[in-house]
Amino acid sequence: MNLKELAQKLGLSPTTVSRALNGYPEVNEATRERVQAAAKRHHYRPNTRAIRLATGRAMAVGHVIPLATRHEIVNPIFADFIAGAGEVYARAGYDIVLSVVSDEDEERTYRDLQARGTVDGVILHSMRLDDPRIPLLNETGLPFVAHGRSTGAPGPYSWVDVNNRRAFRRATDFLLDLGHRRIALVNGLEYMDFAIRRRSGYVEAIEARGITVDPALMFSDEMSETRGFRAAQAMLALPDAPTAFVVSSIISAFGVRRAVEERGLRVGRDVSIIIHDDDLSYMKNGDDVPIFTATRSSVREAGRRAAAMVLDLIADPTLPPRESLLEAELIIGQSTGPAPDRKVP
Amino acid sequence: MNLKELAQKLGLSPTTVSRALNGYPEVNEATRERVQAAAKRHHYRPNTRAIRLATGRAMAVGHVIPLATRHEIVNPIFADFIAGAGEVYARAGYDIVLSVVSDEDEERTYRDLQARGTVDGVILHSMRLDDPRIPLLNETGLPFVAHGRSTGAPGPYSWVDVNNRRAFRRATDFLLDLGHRRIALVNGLEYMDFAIRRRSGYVEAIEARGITVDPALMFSDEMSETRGFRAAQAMLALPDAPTAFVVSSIISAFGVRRAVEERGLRVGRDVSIIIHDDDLSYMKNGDDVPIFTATRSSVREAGRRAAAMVLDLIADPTLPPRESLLEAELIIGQSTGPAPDRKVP
DNA sequence: AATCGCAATCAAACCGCTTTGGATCATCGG
DNA sequence: CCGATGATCCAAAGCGGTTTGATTGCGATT
Repeated sequence: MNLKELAQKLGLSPTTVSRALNGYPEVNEATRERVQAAAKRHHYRPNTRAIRLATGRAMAVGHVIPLATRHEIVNPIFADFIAGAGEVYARAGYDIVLSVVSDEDEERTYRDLQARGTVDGVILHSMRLDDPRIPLLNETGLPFVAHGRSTGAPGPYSWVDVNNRRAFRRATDFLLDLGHRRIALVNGLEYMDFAIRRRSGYVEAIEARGITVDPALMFSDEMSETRGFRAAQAMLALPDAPTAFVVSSIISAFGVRRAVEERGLRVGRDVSIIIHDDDLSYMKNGDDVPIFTATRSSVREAGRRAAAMVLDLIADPTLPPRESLLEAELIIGQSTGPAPDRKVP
Repeated sequence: MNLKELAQKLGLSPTTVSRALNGYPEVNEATRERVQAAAKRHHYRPNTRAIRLATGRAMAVGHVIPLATRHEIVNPIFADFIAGAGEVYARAGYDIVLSVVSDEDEERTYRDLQARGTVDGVILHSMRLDDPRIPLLNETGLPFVAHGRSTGAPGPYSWVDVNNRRAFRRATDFLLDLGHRRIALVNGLEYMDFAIRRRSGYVEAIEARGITVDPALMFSDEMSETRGFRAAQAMLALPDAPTAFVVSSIISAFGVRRAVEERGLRVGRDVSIIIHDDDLSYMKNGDDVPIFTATRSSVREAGRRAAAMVLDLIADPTLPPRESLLEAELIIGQSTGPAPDRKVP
């Protein structure tokens, strides 16, 4: 059942039927009701492909999932981010178009997405330092919002991000206040922008206390259980082992915990662990009692904000770039406690 | 730059240009090259919206992510499944259209997707028992492939699945062979089809040895660290505590391990753990040495197969339903060992 | 009575491509 | 020399909506 057939059945022109269904004022209320009733009765659903061609809008937002060819990892926060964004898109009648792209042909993908009119805007994931996608998209004029920022990227752009620096500053301060002096950082890969910011928050806190940061206590790699385990294992074997860990991901933290326990130490008593928690639905930091003390910020909420932002930009592309900085909350769990050697007064 | 403009520039008709670019034979080779050169020079990209309307195909496959309203969990395997499927779609020029849908309005979503022509086919995720989506999609005629099966669903349908029953039968047998007699099952929610099959493999193995299954050793819930921890904690406190665990997910297994270690027991020596490993990129079961002994089956590979299947069905919808059963491989790690009480000879 | 304004409806153009059904012209066999 | 055959190319009709620019009645205004 298409528009023309429905119009015929009603003895009306396609024009009127279209207008009746789309809420235009120039149609008699009685007629509108008649049309709506008939549409429902015949299960009329306007063809999206036709609407898109006629209106020149794709009614879709692109999400490009960069698949780092180096380590073939899909960002685990992606699913929850999309869940958040999806809520917003659904309300606005927008679809999500996903492209999984190995990072080499990202540029072509974005160019195609725009030139072929597949999407009206895009969300950038996994922001890196000096991310080349920002100038690229600014040049093409396709509306976009970055999830995360990119240190060094030229010019303004819209983004949604957690205040990673402040979160890690707080986390580290929290440990320092507990008397810890040897604090390790188990971070993500440092070509990722968030990792840099986290490190700077960590360094800032340490140096503010007049302590010299020890490169031996800073680790940066994929955030997997095994890498977390190995890093912590090595650090705990040092003559001057850390008494606390600041960890970028709950997954690596599981590995850190394993290393701690393997040495016969107890988390929260002998060694403290504080993590950053993206509040992923399938990777909850405990249900009621948190497993780890954490700086928490919902990635799903970030998805909602980014989606709302990109829809605004699509509606009015002349809008100036917008920014949204989420503050993480500090959740106290049982993985942290006073430094073992010198107790807090 | 659109077709008409490009044709004009070349002094040709749109017809010829279209044919030249799409490889039709009725165009002079010299002309074709001229056209292709011009298309490249002017960065001509055919408008997808127009192609879709003209051809009547959406060139897209729908993936509906059911968001269980009860516990708001996004399936963590989703990202890797999509990464696999994406490879196949990209080669075929298909897009992925994602819908995040709370399970109540799933039906409307599928109906819409088809009637509005947004997609040419769909992949079903998170298969449940008696899944209503199967009769629904069979009725509408929209090509689809299920990731997982649905016990009790009427009629044939195409699917890709791991042999969950056999994997868990093998895992349990492996533990039995090591002398374990009190073996616990930490399973996923049992309205999910995979969980039922896993349990039946587990039960089958136990009963085949003439052992009575103990309901106190069977647990079924969300597969989170905390739930795994609690379940294992409770079981280990039993007078006749299990010496081994079969766990449905690496995430819950981290919790099980924590419970074991918390009791001062050692994994692989005092208590054995064997898991099912979906080989998720961000949740690797160790890099070289596996953390857990596991039945492993790549969810990314499942994605590739499902995608190839749905594209075949789209190309020829009269094709009979196809089935693809993946066998899990048994990976021996260090989390399993002989039963502590009675050693294997 | 002629004119005007307004509400309601419609015909047709258009979005940018594909595809059907010719048209044109050179070549070939008889 | 002529119709048949191919090789090329083109005009125009879709695809299924939206949107522009009329058209039609009819009561109100002058």
